[in-house]
Amino acid sequence: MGEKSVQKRKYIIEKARTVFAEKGFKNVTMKDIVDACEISRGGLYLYFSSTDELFLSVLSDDSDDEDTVLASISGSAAAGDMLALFLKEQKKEILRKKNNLTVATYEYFTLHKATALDNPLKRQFDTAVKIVEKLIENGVETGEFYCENPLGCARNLMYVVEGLKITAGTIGITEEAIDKELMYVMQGLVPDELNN
Amino acid sequence: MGEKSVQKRKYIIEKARTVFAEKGFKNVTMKDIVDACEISRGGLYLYFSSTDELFLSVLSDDSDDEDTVLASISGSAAAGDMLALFLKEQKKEILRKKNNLTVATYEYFTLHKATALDNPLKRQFDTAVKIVEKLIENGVETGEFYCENPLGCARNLMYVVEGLKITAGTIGITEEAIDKELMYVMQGLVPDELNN
Amino acid sequence: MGEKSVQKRKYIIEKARTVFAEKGFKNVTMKDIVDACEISRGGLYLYFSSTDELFLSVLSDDSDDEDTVLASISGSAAAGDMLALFLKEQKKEILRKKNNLTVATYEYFTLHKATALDNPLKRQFDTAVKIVEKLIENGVETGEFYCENPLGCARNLMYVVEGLKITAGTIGITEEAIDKELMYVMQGLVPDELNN
Amino acid sequence: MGEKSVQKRKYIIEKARTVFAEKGFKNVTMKDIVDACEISRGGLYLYFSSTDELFLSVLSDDSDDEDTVLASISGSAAAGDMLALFLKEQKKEILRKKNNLTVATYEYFTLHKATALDNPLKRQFDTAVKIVEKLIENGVETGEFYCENPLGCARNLMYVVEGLKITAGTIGITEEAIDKELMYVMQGLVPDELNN
DNA sequence: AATGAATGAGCCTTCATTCAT
DNA sequence: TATGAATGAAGGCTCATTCAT
Repeated sequence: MGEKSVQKRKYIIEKARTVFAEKGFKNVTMKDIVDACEISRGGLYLYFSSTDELFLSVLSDDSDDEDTVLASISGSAAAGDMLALFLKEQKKEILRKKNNLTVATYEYFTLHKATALDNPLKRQFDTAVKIVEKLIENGVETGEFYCENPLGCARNLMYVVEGLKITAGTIGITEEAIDKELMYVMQGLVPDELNN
Repeated sequence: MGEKSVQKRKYIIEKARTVFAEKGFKNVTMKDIVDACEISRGGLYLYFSSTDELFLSVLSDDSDDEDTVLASISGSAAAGDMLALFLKEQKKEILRKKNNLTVATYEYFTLHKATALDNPLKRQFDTAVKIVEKLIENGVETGEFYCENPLGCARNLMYVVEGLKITAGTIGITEEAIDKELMYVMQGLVPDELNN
Repeated sequence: MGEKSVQKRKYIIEKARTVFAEKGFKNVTMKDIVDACEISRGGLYLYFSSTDELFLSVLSDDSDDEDTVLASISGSAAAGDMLALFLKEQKKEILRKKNNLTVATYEYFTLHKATALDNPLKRQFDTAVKIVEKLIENGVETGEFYCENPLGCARNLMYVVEGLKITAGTIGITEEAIDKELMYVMQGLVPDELNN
Repeated sequence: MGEKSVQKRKYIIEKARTVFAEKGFKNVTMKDIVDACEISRGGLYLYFSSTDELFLSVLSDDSDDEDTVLASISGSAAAGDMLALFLKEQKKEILRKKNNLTVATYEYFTLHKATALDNPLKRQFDTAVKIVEKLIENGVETGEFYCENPLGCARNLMYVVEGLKITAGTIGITEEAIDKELMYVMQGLVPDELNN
C-alpha cells in the first residue's frame, strides 16, 4: 500500500485537475483520466480507487498551492500592495479556464454534503477571510485604509469573489468586469480624502 | 398530439425541481425523476424526453415565479422598504433547502455553455441588477440612501447574493450569516448621519 | 367480435401494405401503422391484435388481387399473348416500389417458419408455376411455343421472377434489365424457325 | 488500441453468422449475439458496436470464403466440369441451414439502400455472372456447350440461383428440387445431339 | 366503437471495477 | 508494478399492449 511512486501520483493529480476543470465532477469518467494520463486503467487504480478519492486529492493538492500564495502574501509589504496582490491572485483564479475547479467543487460538495469540519471549501473560504481581515486591519493601522468593520468587509469581499468565480464559470465574465468589480470593493476601503 | 395533461406536466416539473435541488443536474437520471413522480418510465418520456428538456422546463417555470416577485416589488413604497423586501426574497431563495436550484443551474450552464442571449442565468442576473440600481436611485432621490455609483453598488450587491447562494448550496450557511452579510451591504447605502 | 366495419378493415390493410412495402416486416411498429391510418392506437387493436395478424391479412388480401389477375389470364386468347400479359403483371410487381412486399414477406417467413401447407408464399409460387405450365402447354398445342418440358420451363421462369424480385428490392434493377431477362426466357420458348 | 484478440473477433463473427442465418438481420439484437457467444454485454461492445457493424463483418468474412471458391474454379479443367463445380458450390450455399445469410443480407440491404458501388450483393452477383459467362464461352469454344448468348445465359442462371436461394430461405426447398432446376438450366447449354 | 395516456418489458449503451498475465 | 480485456450493474430509450373514459 506504500506510496508507490510519489512522482507518478503528483503527475496523475495534475492531469486530473485539467480534466475536472474542463468537465466538472460527475461528468468525468475514469477513462477520461486514464486517457489524459496515458496510463492503463489498472494503473490508475493502483493510486486512486475512485473519482471521489482522486478529486479530493486534486483539491487538497490545490490548497497546498493556495497556502503557498497566502504565505507569500504574509510578508511585510504595505497592506494596500498586499491586498492588491491577493486580489490579483483571485482574479487569475477567476479567469483561468484550464484549471478552474469551481463548478466541479460545488458539484462534488452538493453530492457529498460534507460536514462543516471536513469541508475544504469552508476551510479555504474561512482562511481567505481571515487573511483579508488581517490585511485590512494592518492597512487601517498604517492609515492606508479606512474601515470600521474589517471582518465584515473581508467577508463581503470574499462573497463577491465567490460570486465572480461562479459567474465566470457559467454566465461568463470579461476581465474588465472583474477589474471593475474588484476596484469597486477596494475603493470602499480607501479613506475619502484619498479617493478624490 | 396536445400536451397530454397540463396538470401532470406541472406535477412532474414540481417533483423534478426537488430532485434537481437535492442532487444537482448531471447527477439526476430519468429514473430518479420516475421514482420521485411514482410514474412509469414510458410515462415520463411522454412529457419530457431528456433531463435537459426537463431541467429547462423547471427553470422557466421557476422564472415565472421570479417575475411575479419582481412585479410585486415595482410598487410605489419607500425605496428602503422595497430593497428590504427584495433582499428578504433573495434570502428566502438562498436558504431554501427543498427547491434550491442554484448548484444544478450552475452545473447545467457549465455543461451547456449557453450564449449570452439565451442564458437565463445572465438574464436573471442582469434584471436583478437593474432592479436594484433603480431602487437605489430612487432612494438617493428621496434622501433615504447615499450612493455615488448606484450601478456599481447594485452589481456588488448581486455578486454578494450569488456568492451567498453558492455558499449556501455547498459549504452551508446560517441564517444569521446571511443577515449579517446583507445588513453589511445595506449599511453601505445608509447616509452616515443615519448610520450612527 | 363481429367484423366491426369491413370497410375500415380494408382501409387499414391498404395503408398497412404501403408501410410494410417501405420498411419490411420487423422494422414496422404499430405506431407506423397508426400514423399511416390516422387512427388511434386503441382503434387499430380493435381490428388487428398484432403486426403478425395484420401482415398476414395484408398478404391474403394481396393474393386476392393475384387470383383476380390469374382469373383474367385464364381467358381464351392466344397463349403467347396471355404469357406476355402474365409477365407484364410480374414486371409491374417487380418494379413497384410502393407496394412491393417481397422483402417483408421473406422476412416474415424467415421468422415464422411456416409449414409448407399454410405458407401462402408457397401457395402463390405453386399456383403461378401451374398457370405458366398450362399456358406453355396451350402454346405448344397451337404451335406458338416449342417446349419439351413445360413444367420445368415454367418453374425456371418463376425462379427467374423470384430472383428478379429480390434483386429489385435490394440490389436495385433497371426496367431494361428486367425486359432483357424476361425476353431471354420467352425466346427460349419460341420455335427456332420463328426466332429468326 | 489494437483489435484486442483477433481470435475472439473471429469467434464472435462465427457465432453471429449462425444467429443472423437463423433470425435474419433486423430481428437480431446485441443480446442474441451475447447469448450465443456466452460473453458479457460489455465484452461484445469491445469488438463490435452495433449489429450493423457486426453484420458487415460477417459478410466480408464470408466473401473471403467465396473468393477462395472462385479462385479454385479458375483452373484449367473442362468447362463443363468447372460449371458443374460452380453449381455444386451454389447448391451447397442454397441448402445450408446453419449459415445461410441470404435473407439477412437482403434485409440488410433493403434497410440500408447501399449505392451500387459499395453494395457487396451487387458485386458478388456481377462477379458470378462474369465467371459463368467465361465458363460458357470456354465450353462453346471446346464444343462442350452450345449457346448463342453466353452473357444472357449466365445472367439467367444467376437469377435462377437467386430465386432458389430466397426460396430455400423462406418457402423451403428440397435438394431434389434444386438438382432438377440446375439440371434444367445445364441442359439448355448442351448441344442437341448430345442431349439425347 | 374509438381514443390516447399510461404501463412495463426489453433492448441499447456506458463505465467503474476486477483480474489474469 | 503495470496492463487492458472482460464483466455486469445501471441508466437511456422504445414500443406493444392495456384500459379508463
